[in-house]
Amino acid sequence: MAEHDIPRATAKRLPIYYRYLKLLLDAGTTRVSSNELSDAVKFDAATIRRDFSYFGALGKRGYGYDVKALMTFFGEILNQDTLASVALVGVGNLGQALLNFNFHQSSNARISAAFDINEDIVNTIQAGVPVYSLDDLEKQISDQRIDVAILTVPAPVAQDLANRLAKAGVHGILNFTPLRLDVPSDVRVQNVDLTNELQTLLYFINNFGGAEA
Amino acid sequence: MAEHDIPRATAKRLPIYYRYLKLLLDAGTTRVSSNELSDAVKFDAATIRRDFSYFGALGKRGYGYDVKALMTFFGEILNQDTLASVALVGVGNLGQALLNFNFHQSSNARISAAFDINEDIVNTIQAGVPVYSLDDLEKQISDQRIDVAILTVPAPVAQDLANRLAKAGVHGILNFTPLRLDVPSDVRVQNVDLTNELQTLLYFINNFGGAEA
DNA sequence: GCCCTTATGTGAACTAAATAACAATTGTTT
DNA sequence: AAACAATTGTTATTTAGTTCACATAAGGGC
Ligand SMILES: NC(=O)c1ccc[n+]([C@@H]2O[C@H](COP(=O)([O-])OP(=O)(O)OC[C@H]3O[C@@H](n4cnc5c(N)ncnc54)[C@H](O)[C@@H]3O)[C@@H](O)[C@H]2O)c1
Ligand SMILES: NC(=O)c1ccc[n+]([C@@H]2O[C@H](COP(=O)([O-])OP(=O)(O)OC[C@H]3O[C@@H](n4cnc5c(N)ncnc54)[C@H](O)[C@@H]3O)[C@@H](O)[C@H]2O)c1
Repeated sequence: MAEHDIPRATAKRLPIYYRYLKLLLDAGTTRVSSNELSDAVKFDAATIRRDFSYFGALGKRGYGYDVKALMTFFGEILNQDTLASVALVGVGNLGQALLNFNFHQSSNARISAAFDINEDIVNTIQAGVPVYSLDDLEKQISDQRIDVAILTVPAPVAQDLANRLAKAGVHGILNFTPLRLDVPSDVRVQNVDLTNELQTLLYFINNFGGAEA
Repeated sequence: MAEHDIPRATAKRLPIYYRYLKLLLDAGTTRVSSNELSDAVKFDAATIRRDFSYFGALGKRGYGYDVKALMTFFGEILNQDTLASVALVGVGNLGQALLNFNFHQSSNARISAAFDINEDIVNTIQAGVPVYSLDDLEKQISDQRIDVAILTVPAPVAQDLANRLAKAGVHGILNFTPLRLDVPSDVRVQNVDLTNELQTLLYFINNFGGAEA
């Protein structure tokens, strides 16, 4: 695995490249230039070329990139061949929306187990996914070899659940709660703070206006 | 308005500071140090002190910061006194979840109008918010002086709607679609790409593991 | 086969942000 | 009131990421 020393910022753009390449391929396009990509994904063309260059010389000078080859290449890097099982903890407003949206269609992940304390939904199937009692958390995570969890519970219980998830062997948490979680160093947290996104947008608009964030 | 030249990265942290200060105040805490803040919000203490310093000398050496004063100060910067009206375009899975979650409780914004093409919900009230026909988009945005929209529609119609929103006078779009929108330079787009967040998390876990993103 | 156009890959320059380190200043204790 | 402990505000340093600019190489036309 030679993909150490890839900048974090580059890694975050990989899925976006991949998604757009898939789109191009579906449309029958066979070649693409960094400038065309730039128009679509809105990163500077030089940034795109540099990103690609971390993985070697993937293009041809004067020609561009072969869509199919590039897509296949990134597909491997992003593990598109293996399907990751994900747990959803907290089947409320947001949890339901994520369940209904099938990540599977558009990515290499699917939510395979959900957890809640609400007796009305425990032991039901929601959007094709079984909702388990919280008591089964550790067992299901272990049995299903789940190593990523989506956390959509009320803030006051978020840290407790993060602790349990970490102990149960999860390696990543997509955290939708406003709380900044404490986790062991072998667990990666990705925060998605929707209220913050909206407030930041409002701040920029009120104080300046215009341009991308 | 002296708040030009505030780094983008700092601006994105302001709502997080504000939220935590409110929490402290509610708990009756009167003073706080950059180190205590650091524990809670998980940014380096030096980063926090630097962030604050852009706004002047807000603390006292050897003492820390006065919670109440600091909160009031940031409250003004974040326009907490005025309530921003926001439009929601696309009342599907995600749109419903955002409607049900009342931003108003936790921020200075509230969704005051929703739009969809689905006849089953047009002209109904969802979670206290009227759902209008798309035909009324321009009129409502103008009448209600809405300048931010949340976009939760299918990707294929996203650019069209962004065009209409921009023309109708909106200055900010919180974009949940995977599409990177083209907008006039006086419109700010904040992308929230949930599939990308999950895929990036998976990439990091598969290739390395551990630590915060 | 030669010339011309095109677009890559990358060294160098630039910009932004995070962190370290510490002198300056305040509150507190004795 | 002097000594001490704590914690800021900021200067300097380091790290990360973006963009420029161009020599280099490929393809396509003639
Ligand atoms: N919905 C949004 O648009 C939105 C926006 C910003 C932030 N958030 C954050 O996302 C989180 C979820 O929001 P929501 O609107 O879906 O909340 P919600 O109240 O609708 O859902 C929370 C769910 O968690 C379950 N739950 C409660 N305690 C639990 C426990 N100990 N273990 C397992 N499940 C438990 C509840 O039964 C409920 O189903 C919150 O932290 C919220 O602050 C949501
Ligand atoms: N739900 C998720 O968890 C999730 C995750 C990642 C990305 N997204 C993205 O968010 C967007 C919305 O997702 P969703 O799951 O809520 O989809 P959805 O299909 O449930 O909802 C889309 C809504 O938009 C409405 N709509 C369709 N065309 C419209 C038009 N021209 N004008 C106004 N409204 C229109 C539909 O009637 C529907 O109510 C999509 O772009 C999706 O890719 C969603």
